[in-house]
Amino acid sequence: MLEDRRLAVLRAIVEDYVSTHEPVGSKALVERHHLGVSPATIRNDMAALEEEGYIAQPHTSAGRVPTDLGYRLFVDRLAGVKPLSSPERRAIAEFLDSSVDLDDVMVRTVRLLAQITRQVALVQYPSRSRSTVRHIELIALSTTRLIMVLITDGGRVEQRTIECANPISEVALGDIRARLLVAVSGQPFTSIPEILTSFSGQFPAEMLQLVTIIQATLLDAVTERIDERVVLGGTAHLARYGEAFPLSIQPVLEALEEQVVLLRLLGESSANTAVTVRIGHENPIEGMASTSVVTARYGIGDSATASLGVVGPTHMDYAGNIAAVQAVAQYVGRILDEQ
Amino acid sequence: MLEDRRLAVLRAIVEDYVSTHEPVGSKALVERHHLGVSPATIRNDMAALEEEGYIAQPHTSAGRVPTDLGYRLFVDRLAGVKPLSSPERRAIAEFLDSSVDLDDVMVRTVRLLAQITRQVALVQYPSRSRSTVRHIELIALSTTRLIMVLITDGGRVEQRTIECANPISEVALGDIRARLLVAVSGQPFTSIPEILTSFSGQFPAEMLQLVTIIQATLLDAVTERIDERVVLGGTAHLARYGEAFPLSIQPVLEALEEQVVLLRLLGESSANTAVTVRIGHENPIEGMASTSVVTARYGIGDSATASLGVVGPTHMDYAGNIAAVQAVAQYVGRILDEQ
DNA sequence: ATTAGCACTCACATGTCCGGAGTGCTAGAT
DNA sequence: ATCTAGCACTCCGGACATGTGAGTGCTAAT
Repeated sequence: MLEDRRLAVLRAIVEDYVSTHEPVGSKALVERHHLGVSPATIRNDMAALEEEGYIAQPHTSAGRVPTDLGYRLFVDRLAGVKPLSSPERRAIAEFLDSSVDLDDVMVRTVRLLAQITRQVALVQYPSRSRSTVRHIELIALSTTRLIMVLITDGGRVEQRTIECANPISEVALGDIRARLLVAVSGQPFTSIPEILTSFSGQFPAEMLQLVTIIQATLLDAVTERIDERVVLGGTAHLARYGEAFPLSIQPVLEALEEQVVLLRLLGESSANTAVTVRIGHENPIEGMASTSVVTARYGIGDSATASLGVVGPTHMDYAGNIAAVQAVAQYVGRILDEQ
Repeated sequence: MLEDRRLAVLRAIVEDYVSTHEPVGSKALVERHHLGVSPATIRNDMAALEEEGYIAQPHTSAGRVPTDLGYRLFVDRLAGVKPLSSPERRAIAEFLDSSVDLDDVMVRTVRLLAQITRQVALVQYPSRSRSTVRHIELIALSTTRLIMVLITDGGRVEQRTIECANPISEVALGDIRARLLVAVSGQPFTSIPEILTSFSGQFPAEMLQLVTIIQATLLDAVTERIDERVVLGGTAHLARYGEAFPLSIQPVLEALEEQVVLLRLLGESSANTAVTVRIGHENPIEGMASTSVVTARYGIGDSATASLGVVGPTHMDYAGNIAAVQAVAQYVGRILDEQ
C-alpha cells in the first residue's frame, strides 16, 4: 500500500508535468489529485522516488520532474491506453479508405498520425518479401537504352532503366523478354535469384552481354529493400516546444532528414504486435536524447512487415500516443490487406 | 554621386546586417567599409534612406535594418552574382551525374541545393507535357482488378490500378490492350485525349463498360500534372534562426508541409530563364512574410518546364543564393537533357 | 555639401531586493 | 510505525534602480 501510493505519486507527477511542462511540487500535487494525505507525506515519497532515480529536481527547491527512468516505469506499469473516441476511429477509417495506391496510403497515414497525435510521424514502407511476379516487360527506349518494368501481384510496379554499351537488337530483346516472362511469371521474389542462376545458359554467346545485364538488373530489383523507405510528416509540431525542450530542435530536425536514422528509430522495435516505446536516452540516435519514440508494427495479413510511429519530446502524452499509433497500425494493416 | 553614395550605404547596411543579424549604426559602417566620409554624413544619408522607406530602426536610437523594400533595391541594383568556386561547380556536376532516375535526380538536387545554400530547398518535378507514349500494358491482377502501366519515351513509368464491377474477361482485356497499343503508341500525351474520343466506338456493347473505365483511367494518367509534385529538403536550416526571426518558424514549417503552398512559392516565378527573388511580404503565403524565396526555372532542352529554389529569412545572402540556384538549375537541366 | 560637436534617447546589462514556491528536517500526533 | 504540522532554509524569478554605450538628430562651423 505504501508502494501503491508512491506509484500513484509518480503517476500524478508525470501527468501534471506532461500537461503543464513545469516542475511539480508537493502542494500542487495534493490539490490537483485527491490523494488523501498531506503535502509533507508526499514529500517523503518524493524523496524516496528521487533516491530511486525516478524523478529529479532541476535545481534545489524546485518541483520535481520525471526522469527517463520515471517515464519508463510510468509507461510500463501505469499508463492506461486511452481508447480513441469513436468519431476518431471513424475518421481514421474514412481517411484511409479513400486512398488509391500504396504511395497514397503511406502519405495519408503519415498525415493522419501527425494530425491526431500532434507529433512528428514516421511510416515505413511495407516489405514486399512475399510479393510474386505478375508480369515483366522489357522495352527499348533508344538504341542503347531499355527499360525494365516489373509488376507484382499486389499491383506494385518496379522500374529500372538499363544502359547498354552496344546497340540492342529488337529481336534479341523480344526473345529474352519472352523467355524471362515464362521463367519468372508467377514466381515469388524470393525464388527469383535461384531461377536466374540457370537462366543465361539457354542463350547464344552474342546475346550474353545483354542477357547478363538484364539479369543483374532484375536481381537487383527483386532484392532491393523497398522497406528502407520512410515517410515523414508533421515536423511543424516540433516547433511547438520552442522553449520547452531547449534549443535542441535543430539536431532533431537534422536527424530526421536522414533516412538511415529514421530506419533506426523505427527498425529495432519489437517483433511482436505490441507498441514499443523508447524513452529519451534509450533510443540510439545521438541528439535525440530528449525525445521519445512510440512505434508499432503493422502487417499485411498476419505477417508483420513494417513499422510506423511518432517522435516527440519525452514529456509526451504516452497514453494517447500509444493508443493512436496502435489504432492507426491496425487500420493500415487492414487497408493494405484489402488491396 | 550623392545618389551613388546613398546606394553604397544601403549596400553596406544590407551586407553588414546579413552577416551579423544586428542593427547596424553609422559608426560601425564607416569603420567596416572604407567610405571616405564621416559618420555624421552617413547619418544624413541614412535619414534619407529611411525617409524613402529602404531602411528602418527597430526602436529609436538603435541602428538601422533594411526593409523589404531595401532588400528589393539591393537585389535589383546592387547584388552582384557571386560566381561559384570551381570546386563547387565540380561537386555539383559529380553529385548530379551519378543519379540513376528522375526521382533520384530530384532528391539529389534538393539535397545539394539545401547543402550549398544552407537554406530550405524546393524542387518541382519537371512537367512532361512533351512526353510521348512508348508502351502501354494492361494486366489483370484478380478477377475484378487490373493494372495499367504506361511507359514514356523518357523512360518514365505511370501506373494505375483499376477496380471493375464485373469480372474481367482475359480475352477482352487482351483485345483492348492490343488495339490501345496501336492507337496510342508513339503518340504525344497531348494528343491522347483526342485519340480516345473515337476509340470506344470499335468495341461491342458488352465490352463497353471495361473499355470506358480503362479509357478514363488513361485519360487521367496523361492529363495528370506530375509537375504538381515538389520535393523539400533542408528544413533543419530553419532552426538556425532560432531567435533571429522570432517565433515564426512554426508557421513556416506548417506552410512548407502543404504541397499547394510549395507550388505557389515556386509557381509564379517569371517565365524566362533568369532568377526570381520574392522578398518578405512580396510572396503570397500568409505566415511567410519574413521569408524570401529565390527561384529559377530549369528546362529540359530549350523549353522551360519547372522551378526550383530556396526559402530563407529575408536577411539571407542573396548574391550567394542567387548564384547557387542559378547554377543548380543549369546543371539539372543539362542532366535531364542527357537522359 | 560635409563635418564636428553635443545633447538626448533608449535598450541592455548589472546589481539589489524581495516574495513565493518548494524543500528537508524534527518533533509531536495518531 | 506512520503520518502530519511547523519551521528554517534555498533559490528562482520578477520588480526596480542604475549606469553604460551605441546610436541618433540637430546645429553651427568649415
